[in-house]
Amino acid sequence: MENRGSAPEEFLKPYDPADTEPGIYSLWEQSGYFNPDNLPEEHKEPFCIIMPPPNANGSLHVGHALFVTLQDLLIRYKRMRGYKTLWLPGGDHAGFETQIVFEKKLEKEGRSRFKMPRDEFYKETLAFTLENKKFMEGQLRELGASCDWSRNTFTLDPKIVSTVYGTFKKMFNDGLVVRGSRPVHWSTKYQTSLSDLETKVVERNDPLYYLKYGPFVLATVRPETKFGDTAVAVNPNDERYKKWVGKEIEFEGLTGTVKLKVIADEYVDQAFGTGVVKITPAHDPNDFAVAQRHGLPVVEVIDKFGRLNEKCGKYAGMKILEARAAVARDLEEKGMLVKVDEKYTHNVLVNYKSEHDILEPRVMPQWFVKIKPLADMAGKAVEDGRITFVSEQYRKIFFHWLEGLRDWNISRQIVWGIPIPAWFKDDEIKIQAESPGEGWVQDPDTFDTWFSSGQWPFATLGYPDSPDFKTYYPTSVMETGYDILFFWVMRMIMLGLYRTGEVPFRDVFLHGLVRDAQKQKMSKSKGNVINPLEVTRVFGTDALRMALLVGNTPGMDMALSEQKIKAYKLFSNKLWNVARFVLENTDASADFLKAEFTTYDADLINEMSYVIADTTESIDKYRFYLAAENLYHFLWNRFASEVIEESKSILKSEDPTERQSRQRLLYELLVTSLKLLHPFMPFVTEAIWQKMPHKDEPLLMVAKWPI
RNA sequence: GCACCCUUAGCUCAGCUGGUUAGAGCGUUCGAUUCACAUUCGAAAGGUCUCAGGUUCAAAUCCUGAAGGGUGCACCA
Repeated sequence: MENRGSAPEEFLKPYDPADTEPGIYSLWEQSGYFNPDNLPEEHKEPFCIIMPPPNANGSLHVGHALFVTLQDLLIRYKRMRGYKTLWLPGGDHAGFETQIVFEKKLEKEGRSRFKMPRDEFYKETLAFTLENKKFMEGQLRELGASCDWSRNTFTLDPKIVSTVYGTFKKMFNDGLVVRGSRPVHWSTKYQTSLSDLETKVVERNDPLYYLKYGPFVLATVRPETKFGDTAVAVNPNDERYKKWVGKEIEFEGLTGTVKLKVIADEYVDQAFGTGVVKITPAHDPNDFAVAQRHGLPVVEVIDKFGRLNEKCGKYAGMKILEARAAVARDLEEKGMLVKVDEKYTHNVLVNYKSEHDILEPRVMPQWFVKIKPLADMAGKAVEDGRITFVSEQYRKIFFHWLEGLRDWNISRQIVWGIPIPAWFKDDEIKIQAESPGEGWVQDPDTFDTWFSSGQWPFATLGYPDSPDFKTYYPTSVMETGYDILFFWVMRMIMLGLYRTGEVPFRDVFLHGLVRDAQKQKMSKSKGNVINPLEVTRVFGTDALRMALLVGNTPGMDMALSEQKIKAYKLFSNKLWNVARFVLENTDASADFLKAEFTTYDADLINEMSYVIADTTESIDKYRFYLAAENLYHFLWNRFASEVIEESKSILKSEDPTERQSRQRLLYELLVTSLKLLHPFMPFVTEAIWQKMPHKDEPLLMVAKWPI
């Protein structure tokens, strides 16, 4: 058979992604176009996405693959449309979370951070983190991320730390960050306080003890905290107890005579238990609030290790649960335990990373961010449309969250993080990085990771003077998972507005969780985890990317299966073979590209223009699932199954006009398909592009979007 | 308790501002082919759009209510 075609040898084999992808990525990287400064002049209007910096404490999972896919799609699309595109990558030291991971590693080695000097622990964690970070950067490359590595930033870089310090100092001066002794969630396991967001509620069954307190009987789940009681409270409207209010009760307790004031407070529910509550301000946030209202003392009886302290007589040194049992037993012996409701269910706060770590409410000095003024600023920005949520539902969730926010505890008693630049001397506080001099003691605490990552967009861009900040801030889109909406997105809005006076980003695009084919959460214990780097090696990155895009509605969880990924590997191969067919049936000389279209072929070109318009509109509206599906459909069902099929006879036609028109049609359909598909499947499209004999641009990555 | 989301073919989901016989992918069944395709092509079956009201000439789509599922926030000893 005659073969006048220009198809290179490689096309004779099926598409091999594993063999092709690394070479294509280095082709892109070497071009320099990931860096917007190297893009041609006509790329003027900025488009910027700040990459959510992955936690540098493990390898990438499929959720990371999803964000890379979505953001890379946007960036590649905008780059082809002539924007000055910056996708700024980074890595997150991830304070508390990394410390947990690293401590587990130490545990396996039979070591413990509590037996290590602070410096040494920090150094080892840093080495561990940097190693992971480097590894992850390689993985981001494998996923095709066209981000600007020359601007790669780490959350502990001096530039970031100094910006964070600047914000902290400004907030301190403005009275937005305060030092105060307030109730916090204390992890006895990890020896640090946590913010409200870093907690999770679990339902537990615990006995409810009815105790005799002099003339009263009251109910409590925590008899072991009785040594910290500073009052007994009733509801002001409760007729049963009215005569006692303001008086003092006195009775023999376990460790001597107990004298408690009786107070009245609306907080007490008459219908619960006996309508009498013991008030233990140091170990219950509600009781603390009552104590504040009534000027009651705060008596701490549980220490930071979760043991009763010296104020508890013979119970001192016992762990909470042990003490509870002992106290209950002794009370029973003394006839002070009236009854026990064994089936009492209530909610307990635990560490969000570890259900077994029940958080102990403790009152201790910490740094708090006054949230109300910041929340108001953020609310206003969303209200007046300076920030748009791509999925409307998150706007509602955003406003719901803003109501009833409590101040944010930003100090952590952990080593791994950015040290808080505060110095103490007697009652004085100074905010600065270096010691103010003799006699000043530095705050040993570090910042909540989210306090620093909340400043990520303007910190990475070099607020306030860098050209990048001026060009790219406010950034265009914040794309991340809805699971960190409160942790991160909200904080970025608040802190960005506070520090720079402008929103950190215009559009918020939130993606959902990647679940397995049955919509079950992926987890190691279930064995249903899809490892992105494993599947890309078998099916190709493009196949994974398409699988993550099709059927994935913004803000909703999606189902992913290996079968689905495989289907898009076949699609990559389909595209590959379409290209092979076209190149085999067109000349190496460009003559046919000058041919006139027959009326029929002109109609097909017209049809293609609708595909272009649809794809463009879908991407602009963030409906990637739609664009991906339509392109798949067009390429396979229309281009391959119909146009190519009918071409087989047309190309054999005796009439050169008809033949050449068809050759030009095929070639142009292929060129346009490659361009449209590039943001979705960058590798295979670029690999084919590289084999195209006639092209207006050597790299598809910067070819002009057909519009 | 408060809020948000979901409920459309066996499965996973589209269906944007209400408008011809409700779509896609996968799966299933039947047939063909190895002539660009470590395959592909053609065809078929399959839906009371969760339920009950309402608005409308017209509702999967808008409104009200209910049921089921999911998620977030809050939380009383």
